[in-house]
Amino acid sequence: MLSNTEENYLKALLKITLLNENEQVGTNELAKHLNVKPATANDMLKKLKEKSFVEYEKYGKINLTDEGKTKAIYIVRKHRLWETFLYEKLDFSWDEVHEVAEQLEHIQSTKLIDKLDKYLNFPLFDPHGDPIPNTKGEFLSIYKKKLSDVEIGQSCKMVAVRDNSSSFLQYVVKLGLGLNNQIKVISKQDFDGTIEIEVEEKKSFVSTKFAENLFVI
Amino acid sequence: MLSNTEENYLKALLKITLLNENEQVGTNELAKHLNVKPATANDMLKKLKEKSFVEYEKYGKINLTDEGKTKAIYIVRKHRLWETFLYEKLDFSWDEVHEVAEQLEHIQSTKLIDKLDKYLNFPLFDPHGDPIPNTKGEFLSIYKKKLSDVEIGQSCKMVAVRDNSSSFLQYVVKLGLGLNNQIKVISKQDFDGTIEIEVEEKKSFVSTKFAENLFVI
DNA sequence: AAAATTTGTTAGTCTTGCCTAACTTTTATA
DNA sequence: TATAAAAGTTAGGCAAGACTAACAAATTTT
Repeated sequence: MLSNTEENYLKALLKITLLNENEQVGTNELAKHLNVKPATANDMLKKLKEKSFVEYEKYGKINLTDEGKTKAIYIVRKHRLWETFLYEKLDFSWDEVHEVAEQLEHIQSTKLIDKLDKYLNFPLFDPHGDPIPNTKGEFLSIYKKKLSDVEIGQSCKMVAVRDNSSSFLQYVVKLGLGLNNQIKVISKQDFDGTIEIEVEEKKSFVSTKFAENLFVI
Repeated sequence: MLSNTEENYLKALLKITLLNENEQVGTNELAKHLNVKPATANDMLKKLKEKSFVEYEKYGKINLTDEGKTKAIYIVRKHRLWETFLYEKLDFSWDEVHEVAEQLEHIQSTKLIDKLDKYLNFPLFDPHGDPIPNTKGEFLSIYKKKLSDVEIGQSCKMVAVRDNSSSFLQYVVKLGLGLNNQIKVISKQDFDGTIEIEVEEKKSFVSTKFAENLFVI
């Protein structure tokens, strides 16, 4: 049985490895993700190695074992199902679901999650556009192009966000953006890379950082 | 902010004071309810006194303060709403809901609970027949007579259970009993108080202990 | 009322998960 | 390549929540 804290470490490790495809995961980065100090993360890595959820040697690379990855994906499954429930059934808004799901994802009951999945009609994506793993841990992986990769004059469709923080999502909403919205890239500034976009007749300027956090297709 | 553990202590204190109306709550009894040793319960009592959720002096009586009682009732509200959700929406059986609700009751989000309440149509009773407190902490208090109090030859209706353990509830189901069922008391044995009951044409014998855990009207 | 039993309390220890401070290894830079 | 910077590690401490063992107070029994 894993503690909530251990589960959070596994989830963070999965997230980091999936986000920075090729980059390697480090103690510092892991610690930053979890808002703890590197020393703390280091302690936990030893513990998770002991329990064989991660592979790693002193000063070496950190990798989830198959078992660790399975656990981590299951937590993601729970998180995204709860987000979907909050959004679809309880009428939570897009940017409110994450925080509560962070708590709900640690509830231990396979039966509960399977029944919730069924109740929601086996959804494939959560309210942020992220794929929901099935009982076997499989999930649809859509190719994620960032808004920042779109050429001037091209249009695209918003399919997901990279950052689930409330502050980011509220900004997204403020710009009139939402899942499946059509976005046209009007221009880019040479100076700082600011991008001018048009959404439903409305033009706005967004930063490169912002554009790197919006997935489109 | 209260920890899950602290919440469980408050809940246990409320439960004990409501069950044994006049009897006084003791360290030992509290410890037994929470599956900890008396010394542990004692430590926590000091802490809860410090935070002014309980009133008590060394070797003296233990009482929840108004604040403590409010907190405790709110946890009960959450617990019973979750049980109702599991039973009504997710198709859990009567005897499975308690365990999962024990975890769900600690999720911190007032918004979540209010929305859940609304989604369930503001239910007044949970699947075990226990009243669900409203946002103000008020709840319907129905007079609870025990099956063991029913006279020979009399009939009654089952309205709630005193013990939510899976083992007890499964036994209830096995006897063909459920909420709102009509129960007729056929006879009582002088020897050990065993009671013969009839439910939907079916006769069974139940122990005094069992009969003291079934509320009827 | 004294003795025995039950109930309640204190002191000291353990584990988990976090911290700081100091140190070591690796990587980047001059 | 030597040195500076960054990243990673270790040692020692702290708070929460549990435990055991020993002790104190209250209650029951004789």
